[in-house]
This record gives sequence, structure tokens and C-alpha cells, in this order.
Amino acid sequence: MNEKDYIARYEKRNFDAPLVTVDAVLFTYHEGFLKVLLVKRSAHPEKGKWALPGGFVSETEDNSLEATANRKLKEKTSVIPPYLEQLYSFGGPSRDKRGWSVTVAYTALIAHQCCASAINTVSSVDWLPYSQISQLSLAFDHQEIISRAHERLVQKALYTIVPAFALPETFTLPELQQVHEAIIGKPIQKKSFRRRIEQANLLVDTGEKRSEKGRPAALYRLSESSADHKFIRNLEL
Amino acid sequence: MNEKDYIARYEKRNFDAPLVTVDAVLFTYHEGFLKVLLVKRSAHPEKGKWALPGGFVSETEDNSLEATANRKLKEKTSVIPPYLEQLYSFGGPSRDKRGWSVTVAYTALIAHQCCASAINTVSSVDWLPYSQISQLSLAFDHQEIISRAHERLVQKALYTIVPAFALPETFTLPELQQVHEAIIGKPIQKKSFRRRIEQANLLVDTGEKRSEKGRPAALYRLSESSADHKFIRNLEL
DNA sequence: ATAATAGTGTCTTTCAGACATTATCTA
DNA sequence: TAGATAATGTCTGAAAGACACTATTAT
Repeated sequence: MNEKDYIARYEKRNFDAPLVTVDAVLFTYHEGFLKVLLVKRSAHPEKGKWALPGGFVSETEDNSLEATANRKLKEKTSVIPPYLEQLYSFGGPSRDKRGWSVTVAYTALIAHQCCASAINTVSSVDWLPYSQISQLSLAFDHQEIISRAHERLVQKALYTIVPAFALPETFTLPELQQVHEAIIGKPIQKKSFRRRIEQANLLVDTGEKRSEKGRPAALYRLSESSADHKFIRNLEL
Repeated sequence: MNEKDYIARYEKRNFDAPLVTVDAVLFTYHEGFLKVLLVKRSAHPEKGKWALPGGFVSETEDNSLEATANRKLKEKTSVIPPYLEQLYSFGGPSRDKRGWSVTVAYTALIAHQCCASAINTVSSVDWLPYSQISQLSLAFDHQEIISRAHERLVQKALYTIVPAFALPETFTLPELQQVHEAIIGKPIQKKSFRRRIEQANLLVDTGEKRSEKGRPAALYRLSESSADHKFIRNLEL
């Protein structure tokens, strides 16, 4: 038999396959806190519990796993996040009561204001402070997924400026530092933080300033491909 | 309907689900070369092409994705590798002609001698130098998976001593440096390499020496949990 | 002027790069 | 002793930590 015939006769449903879902841990920064987007489950299983936004891969709608993640996030926030990165795949016989399942988890970042309206209009979707999540009873193994996502985000905060995607398009350096500090959970030396960003040319000065109390701060935006930049030396943890 | 009833009535086969496989990029170091284990496909699809060791998740045999990876590697090498880490999941409608598929890829490392006998006895499994793989026509998207695995291994070589798992349990420092150099593809300063390993206490001196030509080199083994150690500063690329 | 916040100067510390030097083995 | 390889000494340079200092706004 040649390959063409083999493919023609192949029947997926003759084989037992795990369930495949995609889940996203969407972080933002708001009012001093690192927050995670959670969705209250309206259907079985785990009905009524908070869970990560996500769901089954659609063979017709999705051209990639990333597409599934973006589609699911858009359903809940009405926008596609500016930063999305695959985190890890979790699989096993008992993480979902329906049977052997795999979820491909993504980490995403977005500015809080970007989807504030979409979220405030429904009660089943909300931002929860990361620090409080460990006290909740989440669906499936989502507690573990979130903690793994946070772990990785901490690392990113030490050698990239990826956390900038949790802020609006323009932001001040003190704001960016606050995000980093909220993520890693301890203060950073202002000088070290600014020096490395300047030397690597990761930000573009918009020329504008933002003033609240005290001296106005310069407003920056991310420069081209600065999301990919890795410092060769980490900040101290 | 309560959750129990829902689960009892749930029928996976009513839903179309992607195929789920696990593939492993198993690296080793031998005779100056970084090599990858490949398997010649004996069945459709992609029959006759070199491919990564891997296959479908078995809902009955496997308790996790890692278990699938280890099972598949053991089938080919007769041993379970000392280092196994999830790399990335690749998914899409066209990477496998049988339909929308997901593969969870792992990176693994093992000493060459560990599985030399199992591999030499069959012609369908072999170590191929990493540098030659890009010229082969591999099955599925395995070319991309290998190149992604290598990318990650290069990074690991710059801030961990994970490459030590490509060597036997005891090894010399010059050997370890050679592995790192084979991975990153350029020479490393001997002093820098040794200094950081010594300061972080990552190796244990066995007290023995190995002599070929010139001064005998001390034999070391990995110390407890040194696989998890991350240097805060990378070596130069 | 004072308080508040933004931003800089500069000294110290840490650790990798460079490369010369010494040590220990075999032939 | 010469050649080979292992291991160390030590100076330089780059970048982070620490923290004092200056700058710019509002009241």
C-alpha cells in the first residue's frame, strides 16, 4: 500500500486519543498588583470554579496552537494580547475527569485598560491578584499551571523587558520598574534597571512626559524587537 | 445534571480531537561530535524517512507525557535517559498528513556508551551528527523540532552544566568543556569555564584520574541537583 | 521653601575574557 | 629532556549593586 492509500483509509476515530485543550495565563499590572485573568466555569466539569481562559482546539478554526490561544483570549477579552508565548504542556490521565487529557498552556501579557470594558461587563470573567490565587480552589490543574507561568515570568523579568507588555503602549520607566518588582516580589536598584535598558536601546523616548506628583516622567514605547532581547546577566533575585 | 452524570455520559469520540504524539530529541557526544538519535520510519506515513523517536500517547501505559517520552526512548535505546526536559509543543493541520496533530517534543541527553549496544544491533536506529542533519529530508516537521531543541541546548550550555548528561557518569573537565564547545560551536575560555563550575560546587572530585597523553585529568561526577543550577551570567556566544 | 518623584554620578563588587605560567604525565 | 595535556595565576574589562546626589514639578 502506498502512502496516499494509507492516508485515505486512515480513520482517526479508530484510535483513542487524549483530549487536547489550550489554556492561557494572561497577566496584567494594575494598581500595584500583578493580576491574572480567570473565568468562572459555566459548564461541567468543574462547574462554578475559577479557571484559566481556554478550551478545545478547533480543527476548522485554528491553524496552530497559538491561534487557539488567541481565539480563546479574544472570546473573553475581545482583544488579542500583544505578547503570547507557549509555556508548557500538561498531560495525564486524571487532570480532567473526562479522561486522558493534554493542555498546551500559554503565557500572555496585556495592558489592563486594553480590555477593562469587555471584562467589567460580565461577572464571569475577572482579574484576580496573583498573590491571592493560591488560596482559591481552581479547576483542573490550573493552580499548578499559573504557578509555573509565574515562575517563568519571574525569570523573564530578570533578563528581558517582556513585562513591558503588561503596560499600555507608552509608559514611564518608574512604571516599568514597578511591574518588574511586582513580578519578582522584591525591589530592584533603580540605577541598574535603567542603565541596562538604556545601553541595550530597548526603549524609544516619545518626547512626552507624564506628571502626577513630583517631577514628570518621560514616556517611552518599546523599540522594534526589544521583546526578543536577552541581557547576558540577570538581575539579582 | 450534576457533574457525575455529565462525566458518565461524556463520549470523547463524539468530538473531533487532534492526534497527540510525543517526540524526543536525544543528544549525545561522541568522538568530537554532537549527535542526535534518529529512527528510520518503517510504516506510513513518511515511510522510509529518518524521524525522531516518538509516537502516540498510550492512555493505558502512560501516566504522563514524560512517561510517553521515556517509554518511546526505551523502546529504541533500551534505557531511560538521565536527562529529559520538555521542549515545546508543535501543532497544526498539516504537519501530519493524517490530520490536525500535536506533538509534545522533549529534549534528552545520554552518554553514548550507555546505549551503544542496543543501537548497533539494529540498522533502523542511529546517531547522526547534528551538523549533517540539516541536509537530510526528515519526516514531518522534525527538522524544525531538532533545530529548536539545539537552540535551547545552546542556551543551556551557556548558563548550566546540563550538557554533562551527554557524558558518562564520571568525566573530566576537558571532556565537559569539549561537549559545551561542540554544542555552542565555538571555543570557550578554559579558565572561565572551570572557575564558575568550581565556585558553584557543581562537581564532585572522585579522586581518580584518567590518563591518555600528557598530564592525567581528574575525574568528576555531577553533584546533587547541579542539573538545576543556573549561573546568573552567561558565557559569551 | 518643602515635599515628592524622576533621573544621574560614581564607587564598589562580581565575574567573565585573555593569556601567560606552572604541573604532571609518557616516550 | 621534550612534548602533550591539565590546571592555575593574574590582569583587564564589563556590567550590576549600593547609595548619594541633582533635577523638575506642585503646593
